[in-house]
Amino acid sequence: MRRVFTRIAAFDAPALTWKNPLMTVRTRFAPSPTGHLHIGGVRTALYSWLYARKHGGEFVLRIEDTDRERSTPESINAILQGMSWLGLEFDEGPFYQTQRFARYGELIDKLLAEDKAYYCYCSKEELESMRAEQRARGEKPRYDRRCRDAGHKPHGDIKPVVRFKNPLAGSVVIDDQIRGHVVISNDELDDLIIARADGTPTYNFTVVVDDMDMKISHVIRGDDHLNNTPRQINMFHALDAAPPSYAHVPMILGADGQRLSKRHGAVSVLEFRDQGFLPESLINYLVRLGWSHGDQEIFSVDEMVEYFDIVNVNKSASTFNPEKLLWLNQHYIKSSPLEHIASHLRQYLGEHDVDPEAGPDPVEIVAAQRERSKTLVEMADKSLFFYRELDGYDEKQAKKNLTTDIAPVLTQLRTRLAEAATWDADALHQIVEEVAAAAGLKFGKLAQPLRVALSGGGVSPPIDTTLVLLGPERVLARIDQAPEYIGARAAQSA
RNA sequence: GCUCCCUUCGUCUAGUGGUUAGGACGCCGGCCUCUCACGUCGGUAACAGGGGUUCGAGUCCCCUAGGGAGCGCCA
Repeated sequence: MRRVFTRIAAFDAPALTWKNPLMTVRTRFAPSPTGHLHIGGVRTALYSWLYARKHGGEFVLRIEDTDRERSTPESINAILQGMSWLGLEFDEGPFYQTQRFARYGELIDKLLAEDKAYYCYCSKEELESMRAEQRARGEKPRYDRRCRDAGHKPHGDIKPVVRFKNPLAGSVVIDDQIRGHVVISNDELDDLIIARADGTPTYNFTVVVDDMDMKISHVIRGDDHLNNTPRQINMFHALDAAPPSYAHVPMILGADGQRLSKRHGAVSVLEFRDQGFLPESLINYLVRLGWSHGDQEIFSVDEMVEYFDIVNVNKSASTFNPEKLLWLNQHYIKSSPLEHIASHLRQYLGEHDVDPEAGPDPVEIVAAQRERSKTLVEMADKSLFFYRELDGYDEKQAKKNLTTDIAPVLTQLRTRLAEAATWDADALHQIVEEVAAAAGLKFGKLAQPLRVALSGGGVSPPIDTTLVLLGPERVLARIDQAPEYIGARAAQSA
């Protein structure tokens, strides 16, 4: 649901002051809807969310869609879905920057009127060649301010851009909650464009206006923005507002040390969901990536809220490790309430066109399979034989286990199972044991062929559990199939 | 190229001047066992390098190297 941001602009400092000693903590997640919801972004969202929750504050979702070329409704949807799946509920928003253009325009005019911004008529070509020359001289490319004092007014057909008058001297200090004291000289900063020729505002400006208007007290974001922060602080001052407190969290890298991206495999939240991960696994993994609380590895959401503190976040980038995420996922699959896992499993089973309500109860399946599944996709795949007719046998397993020697034993077993008084694990286990003993076989020598006959493969839950779950009808039918197969194969090789 | 940031086992991390440098994932081995797993016990493995400061440095300072980010009318 869209809610339009209508708050009247407020210029009082969002920082802690004598006027406002009980300032509420307000954090935000501000993704641009130009692709999937990346787990790097999710981690900053999680940290922001935790910070707000811990301090009894508010968490705001803002969609930064000023780039109309690249923003898509699908991406907005992916962000909303991802946040909801992870349980990162927001208290306000989503706000859309494209709905706030009037406000940005108002403040651009204000800065122009106060001589804190100016019109610039430099063409893109002109700027490009200027940068090329600077690079050639070994300098950092930046706008040389040739229009700064030209006193341009809008005229004629050529539309000018608007640039912010960055202070020429002095330096900007960021007391970053993670990075500490960072000082950047204004010499390094040029006059950035705040309004394009078509009048639309640019990112660095809209961020400042929104963080100001939305009274964001703590900006927690990726450290790829650390270099943007000094210009943003300058703009806060130009707008007579106090900047928020900043915390720049390090990037997440792929195994090759490069910034995590598509080519490293799954990077979007929804992909992890589709691959069978539980939201709590991903949250737990991400909270521990770059942060820790002693030796603790497993955190409930309540524990995260209690223990998490942004100042304890690491400064260095960390490498994404799929194995550890898998381990966490298995941990949660193994230890969460059966019904909780089952409710997730039903969806994955549904994707295989099986009706979970028609076969064994998914809750029972989870109980039987949870210790041998690292993902819900894996659990669903391994459990299909409970719901579907067998689609042939695994060649290797069948050749090894479904032999002419075992065929008569299976037939005897079938007879005994058909007469079973009760269909429970203990009784069935005993039957298998007795039939094996009568044939002079160890338990496993009968259990494994039976497993192949029942599941088609060499892996299943303990054989008695498998029998119980499958139920008498399917069990007897499948045991009947086995000698047929054995006979056919014997005939073929003869 | 310039500016900013980072650096403990392969990976995630603990560590705030005195530790046999701890835990976790992974990997290897034992036990358990009807398969696969689970579990359990044990093992492997790190302070990037070099200078200082100090009785003493993973911890403080400097330099070097390596890595990351930014330098758009993208966000």
